[in-house]
Amino acid sequence: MSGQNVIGRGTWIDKLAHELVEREKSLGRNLDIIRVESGLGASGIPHIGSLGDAVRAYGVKLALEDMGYDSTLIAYSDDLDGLRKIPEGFPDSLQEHIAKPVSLIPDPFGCHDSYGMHMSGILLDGLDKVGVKYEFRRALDTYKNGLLKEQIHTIMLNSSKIGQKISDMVGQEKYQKYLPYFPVCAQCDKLYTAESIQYIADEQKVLYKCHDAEIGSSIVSGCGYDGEADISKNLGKLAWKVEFAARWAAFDVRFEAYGKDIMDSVKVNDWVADDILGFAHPHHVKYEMFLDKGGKKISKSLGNVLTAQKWLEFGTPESILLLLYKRISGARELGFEDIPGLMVEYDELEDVFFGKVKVDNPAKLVKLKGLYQYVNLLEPPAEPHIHVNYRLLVELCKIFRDNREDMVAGKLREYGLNHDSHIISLIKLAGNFADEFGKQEKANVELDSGMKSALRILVDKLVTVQESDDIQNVIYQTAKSNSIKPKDFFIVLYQILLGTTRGPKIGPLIRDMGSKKVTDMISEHL
RNA sequence: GGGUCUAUGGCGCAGCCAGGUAGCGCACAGGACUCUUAAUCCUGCUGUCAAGGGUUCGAAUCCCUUUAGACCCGCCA
Repeated sequence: MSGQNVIGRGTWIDKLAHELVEREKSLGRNLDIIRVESGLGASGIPHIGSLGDAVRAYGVKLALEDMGYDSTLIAYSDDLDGLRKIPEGFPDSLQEHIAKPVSLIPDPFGCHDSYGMHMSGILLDGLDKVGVKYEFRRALDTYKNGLLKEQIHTIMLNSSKIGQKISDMVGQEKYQKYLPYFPVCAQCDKLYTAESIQYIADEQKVLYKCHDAEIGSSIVSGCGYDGEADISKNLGKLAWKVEFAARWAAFDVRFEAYGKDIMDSVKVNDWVADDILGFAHPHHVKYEMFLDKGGKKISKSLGNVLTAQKWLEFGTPESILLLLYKRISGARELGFEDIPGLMVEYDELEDVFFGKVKVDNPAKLVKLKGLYQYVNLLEPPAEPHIHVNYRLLVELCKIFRDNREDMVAGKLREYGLNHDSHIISLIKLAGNFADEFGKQEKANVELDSGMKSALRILVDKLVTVQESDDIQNVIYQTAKSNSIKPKDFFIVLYQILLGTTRGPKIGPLIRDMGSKKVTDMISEHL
């Protein structure tokens, strides 16, 4: 590995940006500005995978800038997408809006101008929170302003050729029969009920008829309207199989990552861009979807969605960025329980970056340092933070629920760790994690008579001691003098106090919890 | 039917994408710290890195074949 050249900062992001630039050079395209794009769904609740698409594209933008090029990330919200299913937790009143573009549906929560913007807003907020900068664009404006009209026109003229090619490439037959353009019915606002009948090239209009259509397993009724859609200003949208290509050409997009679920669409769009629109398709990278812990695809329309907002209750923005930048390939099952590991891993990376931990392999050192820099969006801090193991914080937070910040901070001081505002914020995150996932069931503690009498004696004795060492000794002595194995006695105490069979050293623990509270808890079991 | 990914100590996984002594977390066992038990430190665990072949001085890592599992596409966007 020694004699090899390291590209950029040694990460997959650098490699990708490098490939992209090499390709652009061989195509002979202008490199004054290199646009990268990320598409945001606007019909379902945006989960961490949707965020990942944009975050990774942003990483490529950073790498391009690092190489000396100008670059922009376009965050494109597909908000003419039709509502097909009401997400869990959303009101049933949305039923009447099924099949309408999400940007024409009122926001059921009243905080955005439409349902679509509400959804996009959640994602954009997530991007803001992790520090990603982007240029926002949306389908509604794109079509209303006719930004794709040239591409739509060309696609419509070639629709039969495209339909045949789609059939050849991916086996989907429908576009041999239908035009790849879905008008929004001017009378009822519905998208999938309006069927394109004919394209009138001279007028650049699509004739359509609104009729009943099947969406998923249910029938959505059309209104019977016969209309015409002007592709330069009326609402409607291209089918996915051709829409990306139109957008790439119109916006001059040079890079877009995609999830493997839309692999076929990308393949077709690349061909459309190259062969129909005469625009060399963007460079791509494919990534695996995040799956939930059961190995199922995280569905955007289901309720238990792993959003950036929820993640940030438990982990830092860096923990999300680390997740998304550490690698791109490989299927991954993801859950909130991965947060502690990522929190710890970030600290380890920081140690590597600041030279506190040695890495033998020089190439790996470069790569790890590079990863750390990307996780900090290429603006790493000048000084490392004080590190406290997140898992330890979670354990401490499980024990201390009242007055948590002070109690945990005090505990850290005992361990000889200074703390600062950063640590305080970590305690909050770890505390949220402990509250959400660290629920300890009140174990049914079975006590025989010998154990009970020993506990009674202990309760009486505990009142008389203050120091943690004394408490520790009292417990030990009480066990011994009652012919109980200290091991068993301690286990019982941990079960009563923490619901576990083990825990922190019990003397200091009891002192910290307060002997009165402890004796009360013990007494409940007697 | 088409495609992608995954396969590494008991369990969960990292390392692979730019080859160089096989690692982490958890679990378990033992030990050090005074007898207990958090933290910390040490040791161990049955790892032929799915199987076979190839390239190489050298392969968990690159290439090919095979097997098993998962997911995606073949509604729609």
